[in-house]
Amino acid sequence: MRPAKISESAVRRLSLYLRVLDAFELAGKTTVSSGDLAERGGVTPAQVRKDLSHFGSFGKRGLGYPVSELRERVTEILGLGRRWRVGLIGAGKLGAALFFYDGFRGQGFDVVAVFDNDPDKIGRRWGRLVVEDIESMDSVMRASQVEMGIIVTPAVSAQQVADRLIASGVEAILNFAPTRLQVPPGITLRNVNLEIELESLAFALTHENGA
Amino acid sequence: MRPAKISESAVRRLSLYLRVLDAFELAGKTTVSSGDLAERGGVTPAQVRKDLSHFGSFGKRGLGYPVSELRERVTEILGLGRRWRVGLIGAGKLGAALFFYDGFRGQGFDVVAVFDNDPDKIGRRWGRLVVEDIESMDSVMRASQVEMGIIVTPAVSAQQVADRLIASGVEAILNFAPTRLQVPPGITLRNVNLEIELESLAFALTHENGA
DNA sequence: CTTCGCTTGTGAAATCAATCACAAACGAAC
DNA sequence: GTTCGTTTGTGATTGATTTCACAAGCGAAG
Repeated sequence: MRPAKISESAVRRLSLYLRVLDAFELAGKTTVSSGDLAERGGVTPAQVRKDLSHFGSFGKRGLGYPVSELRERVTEILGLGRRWRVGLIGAGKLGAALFFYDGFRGQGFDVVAVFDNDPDKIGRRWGRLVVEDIESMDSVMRASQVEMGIIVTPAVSAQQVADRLIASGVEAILNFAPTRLQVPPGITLRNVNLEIELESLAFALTHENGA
Repeated sequence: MRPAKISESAVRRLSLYLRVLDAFELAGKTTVSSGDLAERGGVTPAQVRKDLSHFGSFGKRGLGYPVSELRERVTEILGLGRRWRVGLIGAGKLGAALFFYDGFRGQGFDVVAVFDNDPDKIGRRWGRLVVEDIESMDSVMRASQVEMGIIVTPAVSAQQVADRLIASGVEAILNFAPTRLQVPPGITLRNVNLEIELESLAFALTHENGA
């Protein structure tokens, strides 16, 4: 089943359910109800059922969902039934933190290339990889068949890097630079902006008069 | 003006407008229209006007908004007219990346304490600070009057750290650990989950049939 | 002082997302 | 094989957010 339009927030909840399912499977449970999933995921049971129903009927009335099978189905739905080849642009501190973070590999994401424009960083060994010159990005990205790009550069370089990524055939970009990137239709872009997160906290603390 | 309820997404857009205003001010523009802001921010002009109108009437019909003044007003609205004292829990690679990132200080956020539970890390000098033992968190946090906490620990420790933060009087938490934290009402929590971001990209790439 | 082009501010309308509520379906019990 | 307690799947409803559309206001021009 491939529904017309799934909201971004629904997809994010699927990721959430997947983690809860992992925990349940580890705990040896064989079936879960939408209520179980909802409680652990911090949403309502109806929301869980609605989210899942967009992709098919995975549960049994009166019983709930089979943990193992539902986990497989959600994995498949999210596109995690395969491994993804990721390129990292920016070999600074944040880039290093992401590169050495184990969680990505566990979820099926392999960083297969790292780039920077700083001569001091180019050539350094990072695990199995060597930091490459950003000038060789296009050829290396194509050779390594990179499908996703993670931008961890300063804001000023981010748009240029995005353009080059797209020119190299990358169709999905995760941008950590605090700037709004312009990308053509068909390219998927997600932004993680740490300043905005903190500012949102500042707003909440400043306006929590009614609490 | 302090409106009843502003949506989380509207607040995030205000952060966005603030950055666009910075750029316009730097470029020497003295007034901007909602259309200008919208174009640079990737939203619609009506959205810009609606967002701003929740907090007052800052523009002049026929002219637009005065850049400098609007920037000040939005700064004030977001609670950025002062500095915020932030505590960082977790002195790993990601913690270091955040600590040494200049963007926070520029926006008014000062990391005034860093904690870890690893004896190898405790006592190390980070810039002007020294990594402290997480056991001394409560007293140090209170002494430093920390108002926000950033959790950059492994998932298993995150809930415990959050509980201790809250016990220390912190009312706003930014959580990078890939787990859902339970917090009491009145505590503001924002999550940044890098795995979910990548999974959302995987989903988009997998289902981009209609593009 | 009147007209004109432009832009705001904002109710109304439309779109989108979350919740409700209930019929249908299931296994267990007897 | 019937009843019972439970839980799904989903149309209907409610709620939230975005977009529309236009009156009102502004400065400039003459």
